[in-house]
Amino acid sequence: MDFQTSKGIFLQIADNLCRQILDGTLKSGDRVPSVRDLAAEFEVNRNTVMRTYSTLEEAGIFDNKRGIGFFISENALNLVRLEEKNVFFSHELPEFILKVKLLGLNSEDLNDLLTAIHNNDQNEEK
Amino acid sequence: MDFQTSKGIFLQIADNLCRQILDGTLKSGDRVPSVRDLAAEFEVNRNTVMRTYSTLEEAGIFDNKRGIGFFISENALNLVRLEEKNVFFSHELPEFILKVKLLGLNSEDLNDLLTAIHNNDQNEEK
DNA sequence: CTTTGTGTCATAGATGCATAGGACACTAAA
DNA sequence: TTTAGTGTCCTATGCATCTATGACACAAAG
Repeated sequence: MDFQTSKGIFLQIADNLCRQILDGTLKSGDRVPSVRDLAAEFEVNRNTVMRTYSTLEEAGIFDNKRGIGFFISENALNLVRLEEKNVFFSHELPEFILKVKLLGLNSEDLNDLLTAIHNNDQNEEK
Repeated sequence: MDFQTSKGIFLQIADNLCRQILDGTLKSGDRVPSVRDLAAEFEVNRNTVMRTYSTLEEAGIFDNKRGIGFFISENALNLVRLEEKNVFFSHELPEFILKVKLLGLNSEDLNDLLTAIHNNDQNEEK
């Protein structure tokens, strides 16, 4: 995993895991890799992963069974969805719209985006 | 100005200034506030603003006249536009599309965005 | 020349993040 | 009971960022 310098590594790992919860890779009840294993895989320190897991546990997204491991909590998906939507509509979307205006981007520039939105529209009709 | 903890303050100030160049608030030849003044306004240290200005000077966006002040360079707008477009198409847009898919957002959710894109289309036809 | 405002540089301290590694407690399986 | 794997806590260190402050150099105006 490649990390940005501008943001804490433990937060980027949290984002990575939440993303996997969102796309269904990780489901409720699933056990996540041990602190040591994930630290080895990402080539970071145990304490860094520990901080990620503790943060997610505090947020109610992970359950913790001492001596056994960390697990995806019952309503992890709801919590992540809710949080992501909040961030999206309160920050990311307004910023994105502002940038589209500032850069003067048109339909052609944003063709892929419009396609993605259109596809979501069709999925909803089903 | 309110700062995020996740990103360096001197970079956030740079973003703020570049944004003003993009939207026309700051134009080529304009003098920017002195290091001390802007530090006072944003309630940060002089050195922090100094770092912002040095970074922007190194990027060719600011000109520096010792003993006088910093100024918006001749092709600052082009440089900022180019950089912002690069970041937009290589990182922000793909991330945004991915999130639209993950959250299953539809045309109704993104109404304001579509309106903004549509307006840019019309401006181009003129 | 003196003053004022500007950038510039240097030092020191505080904080947050990440690293390194040791030590211990808990749980399950052999 | 022993062993292996797990989480947990601790100290120490390094690094980047930001702060605080003093001192100095340059330029324009009086």
